Amino acid sequence: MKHDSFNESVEMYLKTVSELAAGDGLAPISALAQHLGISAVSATEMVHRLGEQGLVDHVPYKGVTLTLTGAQHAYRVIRRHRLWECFLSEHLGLGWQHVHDYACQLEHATADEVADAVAAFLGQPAVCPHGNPIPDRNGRLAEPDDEPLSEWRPGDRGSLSRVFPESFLLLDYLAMHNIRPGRTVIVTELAPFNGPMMVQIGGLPHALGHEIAAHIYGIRQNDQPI
Amino acid sequence: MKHDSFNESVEMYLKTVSELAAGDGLAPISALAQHLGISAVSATEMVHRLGEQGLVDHVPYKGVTLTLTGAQHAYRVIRRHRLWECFLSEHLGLGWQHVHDYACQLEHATADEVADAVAAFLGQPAVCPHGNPIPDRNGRLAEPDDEPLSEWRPGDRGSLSRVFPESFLLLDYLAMHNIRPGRTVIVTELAPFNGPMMVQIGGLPHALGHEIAAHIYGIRQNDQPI
DNA sequence: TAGCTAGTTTAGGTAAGCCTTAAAACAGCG
DNA sequence: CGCTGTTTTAAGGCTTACCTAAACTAGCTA
Repeated sequence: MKHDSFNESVEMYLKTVSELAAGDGLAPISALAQHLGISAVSATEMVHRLGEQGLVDHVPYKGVTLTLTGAQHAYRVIRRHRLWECFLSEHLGLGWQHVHDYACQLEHATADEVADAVAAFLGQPAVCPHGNPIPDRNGRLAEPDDEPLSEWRPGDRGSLSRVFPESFLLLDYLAMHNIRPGRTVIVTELAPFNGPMMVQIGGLPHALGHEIAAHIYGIRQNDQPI
Repeated sequence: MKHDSFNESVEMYLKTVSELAAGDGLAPISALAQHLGISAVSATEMVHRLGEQGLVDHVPYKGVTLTLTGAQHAYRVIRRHRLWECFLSEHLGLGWQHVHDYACQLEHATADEVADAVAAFLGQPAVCPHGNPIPDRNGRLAEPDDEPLSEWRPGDRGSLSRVFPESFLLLDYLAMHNIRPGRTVIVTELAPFNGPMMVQIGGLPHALGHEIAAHIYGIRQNDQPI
């Protein structure tokens, strides 16, 4: 079977399925279409093509999962993406909130040899600047055991681990408020009626909407001293 | 008029016209087609489209030149290409003969901000690893005053300046023979009937075919001591 | 000066990936 | 069981960038 160097479009589909399926394991086509900014009909078409190529499995009316082959390709793309993010951020001094979009472009134009050389140059980093783990060259990914803040309860404390999934608007907002991996968090209050979650991050109070809280992950350490 | 971030195809055309027109100033469509690995018909079509967008001027049956706008875009692409070559070669330790192809992929996926940051990281290099000058961020390019070895005559001496245009096959051959910018050259003999050119490069004898000699440039310094 | 040849252009066609609109199939609910 | 909203199929189109085959032109050569 030829690897054939999948094109940008295919890589974006695989990467997006991987992201959407991270939690429940099944990515609805509608979500896929929305994420990629295309119509649901087009997404369905493409999913069929990917299915024929053995990259995804489609359960009608339920969603899409990656096959083993598909997952390997997705992780290769994600690896390149996160390695470039490290490089752009640490060595080129580009803004934490901007490197995601730059890496999105570079990830499709990077040969495996280049990705490996970047990894070596960076000292085989384990996570990207936004805290997400970097797959190894064989496509293996260490799943972190953190939880989105949206599942934390008042009194819970710990430290921020990652932002996922990443998007410029979210990252820019977080950068502006100095919220990033490594910061300590304490959940102080959960407003009723689906209101915002009140937290202290790095000692400063913040009100996080539900959507945002679901995209910020942290490791709970309630037994630790304050 | 929108800049619209030209796509890969357009960028390849502009870059190739720039290369082919480097000497005579007019790139024949057939040469363009051959270089890009497409049919002459397709090249003609595309040249029309580029002409409508004001990127090239086409003189029928003669060839193509870049307009001012077209040249600026071409140089932006070339700048990214050569900056990546520097980075890949100097910092990632990838082979001199391989970085050209890797850079060909990256050049189309690099935002100007990233290119500028790479340039700063590298210390604003003046030339790529193959000796070709790097345009500045405004698209200005210092034209070197060297000549292809094919125009040298027996007795001429000097130093190699660059390989142009670049291609993997040529670079690989040169790498294998330790021929690269900076080496000293002396033309010892010009075989008759369009035969090879006999030279000494870095003290070692080489026989260069006409094609190859036309792609290696050097600066003649006949007044210098041996 | 007609004719040859290399280079160019026109005409007609393909494939990938996207689109819209409309109709059919289904899941999950009361 | 039937309703409602989501998902999928069907049909027809668009754009980009490529193709082949055939017609045409420029400029040289006989």
